[in-house]
Amino acid sequence: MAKSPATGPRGRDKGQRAAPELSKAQIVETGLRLIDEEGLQGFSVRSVAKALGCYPTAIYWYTPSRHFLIAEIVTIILRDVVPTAELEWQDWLRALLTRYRAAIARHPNAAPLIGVNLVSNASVDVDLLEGLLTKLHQAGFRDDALIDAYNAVVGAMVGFTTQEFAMEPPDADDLQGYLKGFPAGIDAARHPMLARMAGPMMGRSFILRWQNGATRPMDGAFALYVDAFVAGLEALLSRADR
Amino acid sequence: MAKSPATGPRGRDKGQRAAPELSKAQIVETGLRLIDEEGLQGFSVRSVAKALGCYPTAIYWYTPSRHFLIAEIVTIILRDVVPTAELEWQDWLRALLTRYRAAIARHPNAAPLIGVNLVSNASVDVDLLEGLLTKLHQAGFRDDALIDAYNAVVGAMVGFTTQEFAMEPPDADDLQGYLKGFPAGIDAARHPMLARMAGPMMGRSFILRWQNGATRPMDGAFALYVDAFVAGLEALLSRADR
DNA sequence: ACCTGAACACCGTTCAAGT
DNA sequence: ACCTGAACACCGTTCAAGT
Repeated sequence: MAKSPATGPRGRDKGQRAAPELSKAQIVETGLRLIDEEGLQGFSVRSVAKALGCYPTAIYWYTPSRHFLIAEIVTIILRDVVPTAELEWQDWLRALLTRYRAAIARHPNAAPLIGVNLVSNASVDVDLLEGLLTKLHQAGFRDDALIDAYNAVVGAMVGFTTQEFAMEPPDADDLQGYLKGFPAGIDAARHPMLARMAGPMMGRSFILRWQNGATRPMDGAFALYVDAFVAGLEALLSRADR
Repeated sequence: MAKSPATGPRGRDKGQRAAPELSKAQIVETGLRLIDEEGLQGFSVRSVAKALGCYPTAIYWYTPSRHFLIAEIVTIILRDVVPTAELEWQDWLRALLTRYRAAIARHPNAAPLIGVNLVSNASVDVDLLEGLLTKLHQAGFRDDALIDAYNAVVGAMVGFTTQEFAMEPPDADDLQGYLKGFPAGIDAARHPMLARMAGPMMGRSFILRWQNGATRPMDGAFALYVDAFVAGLEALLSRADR
């Protein structure tokens, strides 16, 4: 008489159907787990199906395409980036960029999915939009300038971190070997500044690194970046006041 | 007796070999052309081979992997982004970011290749490194702060533009349809700011767009972004002075 | 409603063989 | 030295069929 616990929400006393073996949530979670554990190249519709013990085509009953599956995964990753509303706009912006970076740092292999695809750019989080627009309005931006400021902030938020967590090449050792020999080949007469800095920069700077932010975080650069951007917005606003 | 014009540099008077049919430059140019004309998904080792009328495996005589081929393509795209040295550091930085964006705008489909891959991040352009370090040194950054500033600038340079030219989904029409209905669904009581701004923002803002910068450039946002970033660096430097 | 199963048109890359 | 040719282990997605 009593429904078996395995029976799904559509289970009836008579004419019962078996509960679905799969669910959308399970598929999305499995996808994210594969990205975390195996890297981006370990994630595919087929590998998700394999991990769930079903045919690849079964996935398509729950999601219309690879793109949409990725969008769902991104939504989970960016679930809690919106700061509390009581912060001053400068602190709120700093918190937003920092929380976004922290979210990516928890799932570094997923970073390329967000910066690069229009859709998963941030699967329309209304609270993020409302919060950001409100704070920028409080700061003093209006009309077209408000839209520009919104775009500048989103660009700043996603841009740096996407870079920091860029994909390492499959043959990272070769790259390391090449870069380690790089400083010795610099012509100090033609490139004096580079000759002096290449050593200390090696391994912890854009262009001159072979690992990404997952193993070599760029905390100092990020802090400077955020401080500069927010201070710059303040400067522009105070200029416009006059 | 005379060498035929088709004979390559290794051609000898005796024991001649036929000139190679392919060349690295030709392969790289073909790859870039395919990206420009067909989009990123029209570019593959196999499609390059097809366009050149050879077997896919012939490509591997000239380049060790897909990754390296992409790095070569990126090098061509970013050939001329370094501004002239006589500019003041603020103008030099603005010119750098603007020239980078212009270079991507000429090959918008290639944008995701740069922001996302560690290697092709900018295939070690020594003049870019030297120029940037010199200007930041002139600005007043030293030691670790110089490295941080370098990374902040590269992050700012690549980050915004990568976003602006993010990949449109294959089913952009669906996205457009979804987003056009989005403003009507906003609860104005809970999200008043968004309710007011969603209309004017639609189609020309991150998250709320279905086309990228190739068709809908974000000039105003980019200008604000660059001005804020440079003004922010100035502000940080003058604070540190005291 | 939910999943199996076969099939299509692709990938990047390796390895042996030709000339 | 330079390229052909076959092969391997993958992709995302469609479509028909089962239960």
